[in-house]
Amino acid sequence: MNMRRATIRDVAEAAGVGVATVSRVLSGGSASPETRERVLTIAAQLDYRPSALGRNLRQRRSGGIGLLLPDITDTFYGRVADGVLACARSAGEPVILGTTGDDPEREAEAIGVLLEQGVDRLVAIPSGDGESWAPTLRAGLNTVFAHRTSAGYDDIPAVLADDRAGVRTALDYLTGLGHRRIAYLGGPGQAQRLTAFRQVLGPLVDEELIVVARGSRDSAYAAAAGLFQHRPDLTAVLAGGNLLGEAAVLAARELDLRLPRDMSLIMFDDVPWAELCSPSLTVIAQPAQDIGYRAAELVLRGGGRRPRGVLLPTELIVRGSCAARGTSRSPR
Amino acid sequence: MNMRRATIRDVAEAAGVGVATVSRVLSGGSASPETRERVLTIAAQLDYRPSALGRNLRQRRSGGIGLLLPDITDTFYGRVADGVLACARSAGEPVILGTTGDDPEREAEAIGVLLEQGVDRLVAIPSGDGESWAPTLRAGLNTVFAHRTSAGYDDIPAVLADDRAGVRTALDYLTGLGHRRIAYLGGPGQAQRLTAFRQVLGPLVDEELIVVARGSRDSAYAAAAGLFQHRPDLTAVLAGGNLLGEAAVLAARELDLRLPRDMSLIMFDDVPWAELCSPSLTVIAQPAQDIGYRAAELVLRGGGRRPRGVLLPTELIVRGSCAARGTSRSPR
DNA sequence: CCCGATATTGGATACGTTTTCATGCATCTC
DNA sequence: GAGATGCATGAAAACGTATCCAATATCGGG
Repeated sequence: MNMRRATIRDVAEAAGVGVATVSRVLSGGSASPETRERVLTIAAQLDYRPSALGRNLRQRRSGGIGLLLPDITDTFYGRVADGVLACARSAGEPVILGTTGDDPEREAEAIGVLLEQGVDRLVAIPSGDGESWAPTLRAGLNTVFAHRTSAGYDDIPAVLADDRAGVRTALDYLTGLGHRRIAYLGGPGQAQRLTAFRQVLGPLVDEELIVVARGSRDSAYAAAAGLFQHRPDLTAVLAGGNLLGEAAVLAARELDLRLPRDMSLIMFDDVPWAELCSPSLTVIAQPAQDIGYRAAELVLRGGGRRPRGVLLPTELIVRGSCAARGTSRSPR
Repeated sequence: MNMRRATIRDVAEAAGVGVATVSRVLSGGSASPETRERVLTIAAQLDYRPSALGRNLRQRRSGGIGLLLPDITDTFYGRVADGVLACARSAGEPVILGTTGDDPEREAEAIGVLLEQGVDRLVAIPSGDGESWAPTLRAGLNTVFAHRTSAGYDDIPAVLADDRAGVRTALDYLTGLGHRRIAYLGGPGQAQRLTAFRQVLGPLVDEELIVVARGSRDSAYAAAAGLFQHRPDLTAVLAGGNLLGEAAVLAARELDLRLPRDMSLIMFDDVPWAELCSPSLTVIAQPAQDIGYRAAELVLRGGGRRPRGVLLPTELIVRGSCAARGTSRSPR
């Protein structure tokens, strides 16, 4: 019952060496072959596992990487998290997860917890815009942004999907189908996509067809329904995330708009249910898991030369939710 | 730039008291009102945040709660995680997340990381059956199981949905609709549901209609497709999870079985896309978030009298994927 | 007025590790 | 052979905190 975990001291005594030597052997330092083997044998025998507590205090930083994202319930973020976890696991590092709900205040609070914990490496999908990240970075937190970046912090490496190209592809596809009145249904923190949307569409852009919801499902639904009712003349919608896409489908169904006859829909991010939906949804797939993995990789490499970031490709997956603007929409 | 974090020592000196006093004040120990106020003022002034590193080492345990689940990509587990996070956040505790992929080996590995980290409180959706948890518990890890339990560890508190009642409700509904050949499509770690299925169905049970997949999407799809092809006489399916339900819908569609005309389907767990599917899916909703929250609560309360666990109610949400066994199934 | 009880306080210690530094020893160079 | 060089090693010093313990101050009762 008195199974106290073996400490480095126990190992040292049992092996007849100093604790320093044990530490060196286990951290890959230099030691004579025979000493090394003896220490390793004894350590295995005692089932010794170095305590992260002691090490962390000594090094004044907790190993492990912090992960901050808006909502773990969202499949997309879930996949990003999965990527981070995969990378961290292969490095043997723990991951401390916090959610922000896209609220800068909650975000700051979560960062506080991480700092208190001594975490010095962070992968974050930032919600706060502008100033809110300054204190964090000043505190020496090694940060990598994922999926989106925060305005004014271009010196922080970021792993992003190529939103610009994704939007362009989607819009090219829609305009190629003859659509002219194309709406954008966006969420928080999508400045990148929004400006791309405006740029690509150029003179065709109609500001009234751009709606930005907050993070919640309700808000997304309200935005979609409002948009569809207010502008029944639109013929296509680009939804900037799976939550928005879901809302669009529900709102369309509620308003008795048939996809794709009455309205074409392209959704950002490929989620499993996109295929289950009927019609199945045409999407811009983003490599969510890769985003997480690469971000974790970047933050683990850490000290070295920081590349400015990574831009991962998106892919248009054509399914059944878009049609040519042939049949004029029923006037309801 | 030389912004070293203030330590308890700095606060003590600035306030003209001993470090012990500062520690006491901040942990709610006894102190004279004026000392208390002075210390608090100085602490706030220096923006002092006690280092978890020091505290953890001193107390030989990392605060924070470990969370182990099969797959953060699965919406259901995502919601459980969300519940845990919500509770942990209100307690100011960090959450260390690990995924097991329903693989006992990976699970053991993840537990190893947690132990090394000094984590002593764990919320887990266990994959390992039987023996694999023994070493963990012997190591003094304060554990609460969530969503399912591990065979032979009935003394570990568990927060579960009332699978038995859920299965009964679903089967009552299906048999009430006239179904007799009802299949069960299960996943790993669902012994509870499976035995309930057998028990409730009693003499009607047909072992050939019981199929258990492994955790992956592929495996689930294969199981569903195999089942549907092998036994075209079945008229209803109970899917023991949203992944299985997804697989069932896809396989049915692939085999040109129309829901609910050719086959009725009830899925465990209410996910957002259940409503988007067409037909929308009749489900047994489980309070995923509550499960996580309650489990975290339990593990945080910890030391006190351990209740044997919590059983949360499930709810049948009738949508459009079940029909009376009127029209005989088309023979294909 | 004295004594015991209680409340408040600060010094010291230990938690388990990594890392610096000095020491001893062997080998190498001239 | 003497000095220089290199390597393996262990003692010791942090890292920042919580807690034990003794010491002091305060108070009430006899």
